[in-house]
Amino acid sequence: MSHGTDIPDGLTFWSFVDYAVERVGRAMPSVDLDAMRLVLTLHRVTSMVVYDLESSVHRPSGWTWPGFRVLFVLWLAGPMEAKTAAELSGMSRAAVSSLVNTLHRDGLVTRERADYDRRAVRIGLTGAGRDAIERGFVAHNRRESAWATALTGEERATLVALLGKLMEGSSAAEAKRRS
Amino acid sequence: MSHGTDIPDGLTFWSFVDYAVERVGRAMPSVDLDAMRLVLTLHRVTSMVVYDLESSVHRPSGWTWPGFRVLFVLWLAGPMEAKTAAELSGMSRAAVSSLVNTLHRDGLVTRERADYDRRAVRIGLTGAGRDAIERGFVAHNRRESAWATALTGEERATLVALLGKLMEGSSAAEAKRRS
DNA sequence: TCCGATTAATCAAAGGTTTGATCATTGCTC
DNA sequence: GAGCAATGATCAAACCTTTGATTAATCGGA
Repeated sequence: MSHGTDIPDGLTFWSFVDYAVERVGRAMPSVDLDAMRLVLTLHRVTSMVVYDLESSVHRPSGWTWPGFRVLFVLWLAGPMEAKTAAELSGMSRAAVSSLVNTLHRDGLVTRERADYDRRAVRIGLTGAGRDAIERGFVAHNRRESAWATALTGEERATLVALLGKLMEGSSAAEAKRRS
Repeated sequence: MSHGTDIPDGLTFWSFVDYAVERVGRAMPSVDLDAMRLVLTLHRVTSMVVYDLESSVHRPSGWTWPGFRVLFVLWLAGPMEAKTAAELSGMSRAAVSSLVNTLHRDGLVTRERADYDRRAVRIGLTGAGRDAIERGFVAHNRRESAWATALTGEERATLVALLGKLMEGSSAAEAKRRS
């Protein structure tokens, strides 16, 4: 690392968080360093967990992480309008529309116009889709459980509660949702 | 909601978490419900925070969230090889390569072959890029600070510590990284 | 010094996401 | 009943991400 890069030795994806907070703290006095560390940490940890789940469970199962999210919602809440799937999975209608193209092509979901409203498209799992998501969810849960063992039961509950508190704040209320 | 959708009344993106845990808990006895709730919560909160930051700050600034992440790394750690930017921002080399196409086109980053290793591409901020990221970061921090006010100082520290503990577990050690 | 293994960036193909637009349908007011 | 506003799904364009492949360059052991 001596020639060319000028990056502090040993700086990695994870250690960059401390480095970033320290660098900004030195250069900009009015920055909220706690908030900065919180968002950097939150995003980086989540990103890592999701990449792990997607690469070790979901892609081998034949779908992507976003695909899993839609299948999961349909599995638990049953056939529904596409706009509802979008809401429950936290995606836009356009994203669901595109995703369902793939899932439908792969025989995992059904898609049809509603008879009570000609605008609405209803989607649901096929038999194959249900079988696949059940197996996929078991593998997914096994892996997420492995992640969760890094924390005690009480720590898990605390973490969930704190994240929930973030969702109860005014910023969450102001945050726009996808259309 | 009476015709056709059969979804429990009032189910939303956020309330779906409790619903999902309850549904799976009833149907599959061997599932780790705590882990399930943890990952669902983690991903949904993070997703919401990031979408808010991207739509309210970053896109109006002329770049995307991933673009911001690369600009941020270059800003704090200076010019570097593309592979280093990939590591520090948690992306693959291919993703950085593609992203830098856009940022370079927009005059925010420089890109050149290293003279000490003909394989390596070095990237750095342009003057315009540095000006832009400084303003962008201020707006970003203001917004992330707004999010963080939902928690007390101690809660923030606890949250960061617990997330950090997730990163110290064996699953994180086993998790593959992007190439 | 030579050569096979490794490395770095980019490519291609496939998939996913966003925004605003579009088109058809529905809802609601007058 | 008519007409405008709102709604839902999809489209188009732009951007981003992944994987494996490719090409060129570098490394390291014999």
